[in-house]
Amino acid sequence: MPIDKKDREILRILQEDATISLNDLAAKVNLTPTPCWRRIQKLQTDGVIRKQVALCDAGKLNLGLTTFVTIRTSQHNEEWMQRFVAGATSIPEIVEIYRLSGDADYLLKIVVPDIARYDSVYKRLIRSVELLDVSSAFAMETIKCTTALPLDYSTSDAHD
Amino acid sequence: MPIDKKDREILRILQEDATISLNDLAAKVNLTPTPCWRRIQKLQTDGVIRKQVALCDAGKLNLGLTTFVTIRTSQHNEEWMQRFVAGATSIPEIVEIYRLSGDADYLLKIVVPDIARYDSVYKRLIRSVELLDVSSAFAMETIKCTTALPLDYSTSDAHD
DNA sequence: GATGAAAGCTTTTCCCC
DNA sequence: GGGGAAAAGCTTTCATC
Repeated sequence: MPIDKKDREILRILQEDATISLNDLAAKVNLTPTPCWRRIQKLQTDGVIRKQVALCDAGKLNLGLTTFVTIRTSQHNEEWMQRFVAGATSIPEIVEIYRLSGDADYLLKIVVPDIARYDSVYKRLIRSVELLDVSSAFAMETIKCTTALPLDYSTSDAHD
Repeated sequence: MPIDKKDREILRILQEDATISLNDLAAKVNLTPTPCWRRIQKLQTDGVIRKQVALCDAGKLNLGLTTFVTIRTSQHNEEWMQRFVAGATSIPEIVEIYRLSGDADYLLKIVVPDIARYDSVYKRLIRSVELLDVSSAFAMETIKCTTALPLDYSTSDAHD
């Protein structure tokens, strides 16, 4: 599934606004609706476009506190990891979980209304699995937060 | 802009899949298309729904490396901050930037193909502004990553 | 591959409850 | 605030180049 320049133009637009009509999108990338539609279709079946979603405003949903939590474990075994993953993924306030290189083992992004609700998530989490070290930092300000990935590395050939 | 139970059901669905037809969505929340459409419209004009976007697969776009970078500064002044924000936000590989409480001043999420490209982003960043301490951790595995916010705190009244 | 036009849907409006 | 039906607009297909 090579991605050419036109595909990238399409993705660049759809990553910012997926409500655009096929006609307008086609016009923007200098195509007629049909080939533009076929390209989008292919990007979807290839899984380049994973899904199309509505993004909500956290503040307006009473979710003013974003917290980043780093976790260390002493138990580096499969059983612990499975329990941790099962426990943490099932908590809806935990929106992101990464296993890291370096000092910390895991990084969590947690979205809640306030510190009291953060503490309730923390308690739910430590109930499901033993943690050696938990360290949290609160986001004072969100300076940038985009779901649009940089597309300059999705090369096919130089003459796109 | 109070959000009732029906609004939340609508949001829950649209946060997962915004391609659903109005007919199907209305049926799922036990409404007819018209009132359902009016609710979505209101959620949009109120800014509860910020935008509708296509989410791409980072791996398929040659973006296999997600890095978290914490930054400390010695210069706590407006001028530094403005230069940092301007410099960092303009780099497309930096997809998220937060100002933090605690030890680190800023947290960055960076998406690139590999460590070499991470280093190039790092160099671009330190060219724009002086940093006291930069510490990076690479994501070995993405265990969870959702744009769907938890909706249980967007209360209006108890009898929704 | 691209195009233009027709068919089949969906969204949007309007009026009524 | 919800519902039904018509109008407008969009997406999807098809035949053609």
